[in-house]
Amino acid sequence: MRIVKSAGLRRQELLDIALKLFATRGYDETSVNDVIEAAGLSKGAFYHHFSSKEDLMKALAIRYAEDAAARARGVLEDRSLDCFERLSRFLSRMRDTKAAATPETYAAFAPLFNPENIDLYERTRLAVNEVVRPMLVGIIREGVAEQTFDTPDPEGAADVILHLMGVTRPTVAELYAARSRPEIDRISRRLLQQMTYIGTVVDRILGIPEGSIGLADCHTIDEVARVWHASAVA
Amino acid sequence: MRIVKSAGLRRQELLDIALKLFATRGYDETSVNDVIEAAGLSKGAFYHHFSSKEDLMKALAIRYAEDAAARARGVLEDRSLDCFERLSRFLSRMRDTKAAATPETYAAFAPLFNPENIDLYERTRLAVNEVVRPMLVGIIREGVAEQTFDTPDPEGAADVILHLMGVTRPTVAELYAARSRPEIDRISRRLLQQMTYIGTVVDRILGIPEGSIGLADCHTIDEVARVWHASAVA
DNA sequence: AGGTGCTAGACCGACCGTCGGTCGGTGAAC
DNA sequence: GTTCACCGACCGACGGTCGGTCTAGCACCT
Repeated sequence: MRIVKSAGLRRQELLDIALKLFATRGYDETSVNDVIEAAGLSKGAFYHHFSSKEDLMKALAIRYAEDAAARARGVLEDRSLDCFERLSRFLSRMRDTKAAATPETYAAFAPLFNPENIDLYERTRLAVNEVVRPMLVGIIREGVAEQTFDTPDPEGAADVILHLMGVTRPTVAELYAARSRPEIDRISRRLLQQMTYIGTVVDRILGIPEGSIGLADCHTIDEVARVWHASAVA
Repeated sequence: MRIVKSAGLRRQELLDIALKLFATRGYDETSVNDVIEAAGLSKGAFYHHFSSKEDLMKALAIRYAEDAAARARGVLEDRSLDCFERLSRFLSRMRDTKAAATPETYAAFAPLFNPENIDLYERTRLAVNEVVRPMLVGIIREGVAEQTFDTPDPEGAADVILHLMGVTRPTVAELYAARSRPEIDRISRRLLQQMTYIGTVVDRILGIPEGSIGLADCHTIDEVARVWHASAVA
């Protein structure tokens, strides 16, 4: 039985399937045969749409990155907000956890936090940063100019801040791996604490009053814990 | 022709060879056959010493980590120094660049900065942090107690500082890839700037006067550039 | 409007070389 | 003579290739 679909549609299908498989088994442990079996497609069809297995991963990373960049863009270019407000909103959109605060995105972002997929994570991070770094540098420069921020090296500050977003990764990974209710609660509390602290680090990096940047709030974390618990049970 | 050596010696030989191959081609692109060919050994001999290819990489990561942990330990446990001095020396020993400031270690650490070996890098980082984090937390706690440092979350600060060590990785990787004299000079200058800035970030994180922590000095960087240039030519 | 011929490209699956890994056996050293 | 470093033929699975097939849709003719 042969089902023909448009190239774009089939590509997305294959990406969705790869997403799920990479989330559970990881990139290395997922064979091309696994993917095409799940898709009900032939080897030839797969290599008609992707030039290699690695090309499949790259495409996934690009899809992630475009999503993340889109989330960031709107806020960063809103000239009606002062640079402090823009930075604050920007950071709350960028953080990894936010992405997985709804059931749909929970499943979609899982592979990024599977420790076996550092490669995919790193590729995504690089692609995101390429788009987002110039915007962030712009905000910080503006903030320094209008004396809201105080830092000797806006570009360095941007690099460090973007890098800091990765501090919580191991904790988020633990959260994905957690299965029982108390475990999820414990880890999500630790995550909240980490994110709070990272907020104050950003405050100090930019020389603004402590407590200005709120990366986390109890409500969001509880929401995340709730969604993830639901997913864990299912 | 059959050459018999002690297990320990042969293991180290295989690790050294893997080091070189991973540095140039990366883990995935290096086959077990490549390793045993370079070692002049059989497949069976390899699997007599390592249970899998991944086991080989783990062993490499552990060797790296033990080296790094040993470098850190002496300083951190020296009770004759105040916690500020200990932190300062600790950071200067931990940083990636320092490791490669001599010709021998240059070659030994190269694979860690090959972008294709993030997996190896990450494993090493985790292993190092497991040993080093408690020490760093101890110093920071002490510093807070004697009011040298000011931070609301010593553990969080330790995590962030350890994580910050990775900011320079892409630049170091570029440096390894560079081949011409002017290119090496340009990149090493950028590296110096990055490291200087990271020093001031640590200052702010710990609430100490700006300029207290010197991660980089011109002399070291010049030395690194010199060594690396010599290696690049060879 | 309804056939007809043709082409682009989505899809097929047998096949290939290489890989990581196994295993029964060999020989050197103590 | 026991131990253990070492050998190398062998295995199944993998990523990737290739010649070929099928079909949707378009141009063209009646």
